[in-house]
Amino acid sequence: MNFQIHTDHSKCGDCPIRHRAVCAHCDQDELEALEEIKYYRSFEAGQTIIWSGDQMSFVGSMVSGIASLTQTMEDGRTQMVGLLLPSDFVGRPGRDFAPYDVVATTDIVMCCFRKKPFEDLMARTPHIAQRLLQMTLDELDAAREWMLVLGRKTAREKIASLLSIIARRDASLTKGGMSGPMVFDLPLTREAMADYLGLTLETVSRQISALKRDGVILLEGKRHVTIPDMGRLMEEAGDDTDGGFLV
Amino acid sequence: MNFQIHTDHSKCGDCPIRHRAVCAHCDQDELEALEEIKYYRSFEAGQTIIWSGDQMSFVGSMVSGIASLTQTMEDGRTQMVGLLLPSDFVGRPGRDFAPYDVVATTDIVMCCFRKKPFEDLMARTPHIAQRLLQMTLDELDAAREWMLVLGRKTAREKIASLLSIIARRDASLTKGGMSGPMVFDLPLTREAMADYLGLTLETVSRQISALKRDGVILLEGKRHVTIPDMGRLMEEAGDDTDGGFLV
DNA sequence: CGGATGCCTTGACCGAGATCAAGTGGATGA
DNA sequence: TCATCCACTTGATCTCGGTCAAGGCATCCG
Repeated sequence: MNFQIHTDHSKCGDCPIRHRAVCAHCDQDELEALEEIKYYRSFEAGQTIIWSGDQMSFVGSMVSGIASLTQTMEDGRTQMVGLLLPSDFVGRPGRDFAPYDVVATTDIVMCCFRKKPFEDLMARTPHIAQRLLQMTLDELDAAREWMLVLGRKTAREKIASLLSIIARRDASLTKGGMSGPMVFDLPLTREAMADYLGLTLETVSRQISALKRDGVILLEGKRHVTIPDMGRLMEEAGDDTDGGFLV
Repeated sequence: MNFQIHTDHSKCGDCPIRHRAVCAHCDQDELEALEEIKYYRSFEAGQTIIWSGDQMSFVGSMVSGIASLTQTMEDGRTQMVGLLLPSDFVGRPGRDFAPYDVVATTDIVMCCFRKKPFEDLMARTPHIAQRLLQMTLDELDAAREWMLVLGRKTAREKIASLLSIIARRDASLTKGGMSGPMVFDLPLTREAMADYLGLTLETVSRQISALKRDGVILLEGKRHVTIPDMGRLMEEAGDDTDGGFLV
């Protein structure tokens, strides 16, 4: 498994995920303690970062890029159970073996900590444990939201749900505006979307074509999406149009 | 909403969930602080304990009985997103509004704390926060396990998965043996099972009949289940037969 | 330049599970 | 005792999404 140690971003103060990651609540002292033990690793698109069942020797935060958590049955059926974005935490303090595969969807940079030193630090640093609890609760909410999508939504609603999540996330990470048309690139292949949504890639393709035909989305090439009317998309997703955006 | 204050179980030391709930890691002092602010509430089967969107004024632990977390779309489609069993934690410190309906499936007793005092206590008591983090991580794992079931399993596999989960949980709560035939009562109606599995109640009924016809399960009445061969059931569920039982 | 590969689209057909409908059996209550 | 109700079962039919198959289009590499 090839990886490199990066030396950029070496100051936590300059880190792009400083205020969203596990370290978000840390004060200067705590940040310095983290700086002591952290190191950067890069992975290329397609690489498996962690294999299900492997010993987990490190934990860390996504700095840039996208990775996915997936579960696979013996016969090959696979379900994505999480999408890891910048600032998301990878790994689980207090557990030795990885329950899922973690695969790099794009090129990735992670800020890593060897597990044991991190656990020790966490025991002494309530700010880290508190932040991790918050983040875990948010992930649990996201997982449960997704259970509704998987269990009860139609293929068209599933696609619309995924697009609206990506769009919202993109808006919150970059410019921040939710008004007016939203423009972004799909970070996932059709197959990855299918694995996320419990569909086949053919159905994903058909439903994207249908949403395009119906003017709900505009497509340039296969990945570049424009959403002229976010409210319309959310109706298609079967979500409340009104509900305040929590993310 | 009718409820009663119970005075039994008033000593935490005697509490049946003492070593599994949020208070599991507490020492004697901490337990006394909890005892100060706790109170018991009962709910009858069918009662809604918390409505989605409501202000959450309390958090608490399930002492006995079963409740479900459900999400509902405007058109009535509903998906269960969690099953609350004795020792499970209800509510979310740091959040004001309930994201899901919590409904009593059977008669229930909960050990409650008003949210604010509990949050204050948690800030001062790392043992509680640590335990809550552990429990939340476990729930996240369970939710992700369930995403595989919802997204990729067939109706028959879904039913087998649910039965094996209930059987395993029952074994871990009561006698503890996983060898030999397992016997238990289904705590859910066919409709609740359907809501859990993303199916219709007719399909649930048909698949249960099929598993019975094929000798995978034995049924006495509509709820009393005997599983002659747990390995067989797990094969039907599409799970690894070998994998160590984590729960 | 031409073949291979990866990602995507589209069509034809099929089947698992949803929908609609009727009926069973046990519990409750007048 | 009979009517009602509820949870459940079973059958007939329909439909959404899966499966199988072919082809398009960009990129890479010999």
